Amino acid sequence: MVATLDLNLTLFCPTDDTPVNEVIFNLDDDDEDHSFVKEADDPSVEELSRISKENMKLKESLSVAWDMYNSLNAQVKKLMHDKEELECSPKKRKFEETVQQSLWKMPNDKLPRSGTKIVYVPVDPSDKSLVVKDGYQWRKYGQKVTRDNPSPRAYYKCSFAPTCPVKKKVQRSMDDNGVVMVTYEGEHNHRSTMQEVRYALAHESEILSTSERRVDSPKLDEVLVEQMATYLSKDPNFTSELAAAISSKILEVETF
DNA sequence: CGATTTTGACCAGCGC
DNA sequence: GCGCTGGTCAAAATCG
Repeated sequence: MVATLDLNLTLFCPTDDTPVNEVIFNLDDDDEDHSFVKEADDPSVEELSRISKENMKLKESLSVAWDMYNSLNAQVKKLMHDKEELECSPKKRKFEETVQQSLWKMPNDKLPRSGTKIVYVPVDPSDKSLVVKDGYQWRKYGQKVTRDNPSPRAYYKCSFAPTCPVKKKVQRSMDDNGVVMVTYEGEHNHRSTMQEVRYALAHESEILSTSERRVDSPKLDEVLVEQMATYLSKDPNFTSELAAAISSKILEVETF
């Protein structure tokens, strides 16, 4: 599964005054005089030794980076799994039933327009912010206290506006302080961050199964890394732990 | 310094 | 026309 890179080949760069053919010949030919290798005071030998050590360090760094990538990959998959479980939870079903019931009782003229979706989301009652994590990025453009509810209503536009016309309103439920009512208007014309990550992960195995992975689809790696970075960098714990992990690994490599 | 949030002002629709 | 209400704008403040 690990994409191997032969760093020995790519990093070995002879100096301008050393013909390439000569260097390769001296390294490969066992029958000939090994003076090129044996001469300890030859600057080329020192250069080779230095590059070799550098090569080892780079391999180590690559290994560490790959381990971290796998670890992050596992965390993202776990989050996906948890989210799907939450979506199927009895609590969520109860909210959806409540919504259905309230819509059923609602007069026809007050029913939401087509393209409008109402979602009830459980939140921490002590948390006064009206932030609902739904996988999209939003820009708040207003807040009002409405007549029928003492809790303020927050107005958001999709961050991709005006390209994406979607708006949402977020207001704490009058009946249950642990629930916010989110009203979405319109349809997104782009993927959410979570959908981007899910897409990349769903196609990752196909790509990884081919030996020409990096040649065939370099863009997929870019999308995966970019989306994972965007998604995970939102978590302050993740960024601090990542920084700590990288710094400790760098120290390990330096003492190698 | 750019992006985002806050918040008072403003506007449109509706009922009286 | 006037007042009420929900929705939006935009300048100032705040954040990273």
